Amino acid sequence: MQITRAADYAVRVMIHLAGLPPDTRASRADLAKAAECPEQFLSKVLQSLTHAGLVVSHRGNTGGFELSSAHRDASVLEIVEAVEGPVKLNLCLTGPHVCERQNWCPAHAVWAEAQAAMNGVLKKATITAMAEEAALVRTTLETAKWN
Amino acid sequence: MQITRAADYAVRVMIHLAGLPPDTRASRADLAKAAECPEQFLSKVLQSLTHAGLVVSHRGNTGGFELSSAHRDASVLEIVEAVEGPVKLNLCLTGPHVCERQNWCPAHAVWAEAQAAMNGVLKKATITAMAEEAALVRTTLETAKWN
DNA sequence: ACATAATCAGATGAAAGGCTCGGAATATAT
DNA sequence: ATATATTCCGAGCCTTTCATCTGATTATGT
Repeated sequence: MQITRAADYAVRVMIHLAGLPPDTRASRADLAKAAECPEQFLSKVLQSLTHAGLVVSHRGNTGGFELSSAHRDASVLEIVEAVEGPVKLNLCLTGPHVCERQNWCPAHAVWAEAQAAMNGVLKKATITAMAEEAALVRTTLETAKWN
Repeated sequence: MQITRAADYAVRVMIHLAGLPPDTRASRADLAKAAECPEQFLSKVLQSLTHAGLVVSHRGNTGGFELSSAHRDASVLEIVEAVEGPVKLNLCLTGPHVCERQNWCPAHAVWAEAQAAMNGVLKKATITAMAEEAALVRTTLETAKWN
């Protein structure tokens, strides 16, 4: 049970984009460097993000990716679901009639509660907050270097 | 990101065993029926559980599996980890020096917190409590049938 | 001794994960 | 207007993991 590499990279990229000044485009190469991940693989991840409307892509010479103004404060949960699809901790959480035991199986409620607890955390974490935090830590580390 | 089928079955089996009177053995066939899962596949799952010490196995004519008295009130988390190994929501949560970004990346804390939230729920859920709950629901459903 | 039941190593098919490559789109310079 | 450099798009490949089964082996009660 683990987040996919793609989702991890997606979150990294979104945080990076949120730290850039508005209306700034970043190329795939820049983003790959920032996220420390294989550049080509990022293509697929960025496509998922554009399809979900979280980022806007521009082709051509001055192209690149920028944060969608509508989703400037997206949550980690949104990003993960954009890449991996809806979160379901267990198969029995997929739909109403997938698991016949739903009526009486006590495990069902536990999985649901566990997923809710996790989603709560991921929903609260917004990329703007995280970008600010990252900027703060960066300057602190820089200052430490000077002494 | 999903629990494996094996872990799901393991939890089902453990709840079933916890609902049986103490010192009762159940054969693989019985457990497979109770958990509604392929019997042969259960072998592998039950082996994981015995290796982890959660259940005790007996071979031969009157053999079968029973709950280890030491782990009578095991949690769902214990069961999942017995089957899948330690839970790590993201690769960067594996060890101290796996991810170079740990010092500054704000996502790291989010993954850790999300995992902690989930683990908290799974740790609180004990099989004895769930077995009682299942028994209760069962009798309620039976009673409903009579009216 | 025999029937029964767990154990273990390994095979298999399907699916998912991680990654690559050729091609289409677009801005800019000539 | 056309060439060209730059950039994203989307189909496809390879590897690993998952879920399941097979079959031979070992242990145990009657």
